[in-house]
Amino acid sequence: MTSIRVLLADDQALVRGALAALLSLEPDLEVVAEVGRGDEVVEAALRSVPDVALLDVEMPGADGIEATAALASAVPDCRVLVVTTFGRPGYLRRAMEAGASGFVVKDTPARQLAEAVRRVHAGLRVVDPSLAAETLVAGRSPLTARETDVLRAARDGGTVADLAASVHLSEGTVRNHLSAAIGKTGSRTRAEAVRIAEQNGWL
Amino acid sequence: MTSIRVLLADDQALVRGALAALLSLEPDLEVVAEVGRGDEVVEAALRSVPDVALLDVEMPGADGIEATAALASAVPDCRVLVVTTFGRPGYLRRAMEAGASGFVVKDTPARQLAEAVRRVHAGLRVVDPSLAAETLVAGRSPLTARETDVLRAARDGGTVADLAASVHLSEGTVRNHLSAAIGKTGSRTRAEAVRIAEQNGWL
DNA sequence: GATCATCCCTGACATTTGTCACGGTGACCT
DNA sequence: AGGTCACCGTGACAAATGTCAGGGATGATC
Repeated sequence: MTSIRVLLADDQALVRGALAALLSLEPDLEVVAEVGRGDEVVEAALRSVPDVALLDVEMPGADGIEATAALASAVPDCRVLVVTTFGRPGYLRRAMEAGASGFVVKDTPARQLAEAVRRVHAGLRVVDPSLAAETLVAGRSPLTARETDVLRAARDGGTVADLAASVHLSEGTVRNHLSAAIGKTGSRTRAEAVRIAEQNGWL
Repeated sequence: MTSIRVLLADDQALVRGALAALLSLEPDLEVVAEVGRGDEVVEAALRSVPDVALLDVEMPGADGIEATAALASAVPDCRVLVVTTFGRPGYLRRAMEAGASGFVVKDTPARQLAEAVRRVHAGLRVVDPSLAAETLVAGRSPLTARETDVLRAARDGGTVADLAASVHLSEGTVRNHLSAAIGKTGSRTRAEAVRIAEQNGWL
């Protein structure tokens, strides 16, 4: 029996190498490529032809979701298993919509990772059950495109004038969008709205 | 020659297990304990008598800095190597002041981790050179104790009234501390001050 | 004992922020 | 064609925020 070829993508070199060591302990798994940026995933996949890609969500270049979408269209035979630090509902939803076969949080026991890779390779879906439930109740983002833009720009904590400049809108409009976002997130402050939206993976 | 006994502390089970796998590849290293919380470190160290403790900074219960201090007084023979996702100047400074022998960022190549453990065990200090330089220019936190408290409480984005309640201060005092923090961080907004202070590891 | 820094508080002020009501545009669907 | 929805803007208002100038209290340092 031929072994399962795995591509590893994580921006933290130490974690990446450690995961490689972990998976290499399994006789039926073989790590054939490692990258540290989201925009290097497709290129590496074309070169090494992996069966399964293990993608982190937080990465420079392109995040794991974008990489998933790119990979699904460029190398459709390669299944995607997304691994992430943060179990945010929006991440799970967007990852699955982008074509991922599995979604694993970094809290899960190390023993289960290899098994998750095998399941994904076998065509099954692997999803953390509690996170799946959370995703269902959280629903998809209630924010409109512009509200998301404005809230994203508000993450680094500038004034309304700063936001207006960076999004090319009037100050009044920016405040309207912020007000709407505050209402939809059930918060009382711009900063709180940012925090909630971020926790849900809406940004 | 007897092998180096290593204790592993990281809240993410997957990363913890992966690091264990990575270190276990080295014939002269032996992982003798794994914990997922900062407040379990000392207990585990007393039981397993490690030579080197690998501590993550971000952990529930007690963070890696607090765990370092506790370990240094409870098990002084055990050297501490701090590993962290974020290379924040304040983290490095506080870790060293708490008695750590080394400080490694998770960006470093996996190959170097085992070598870092060996160096620390040999009594040497291991510090990322670029981060060390950054720490020198950043200096220690300019914030007073109360300013730090208030700014920490402001992280989740509540109103001044919320902060005043959570820190047991008058609203006016809270605003004064925030104003001082804004001035010292060279920012224009409370949220921006929080962001800057957080990036420098001052919270 | 004087000096200094920090702390806590007050009160007042200008600015910013969040809210609301409103009008107008374009896209999409029925 | 009409209805709905997101979008952009205006103007105006109350509330929250950031700033400043004070005063009193504490503890460390010289």
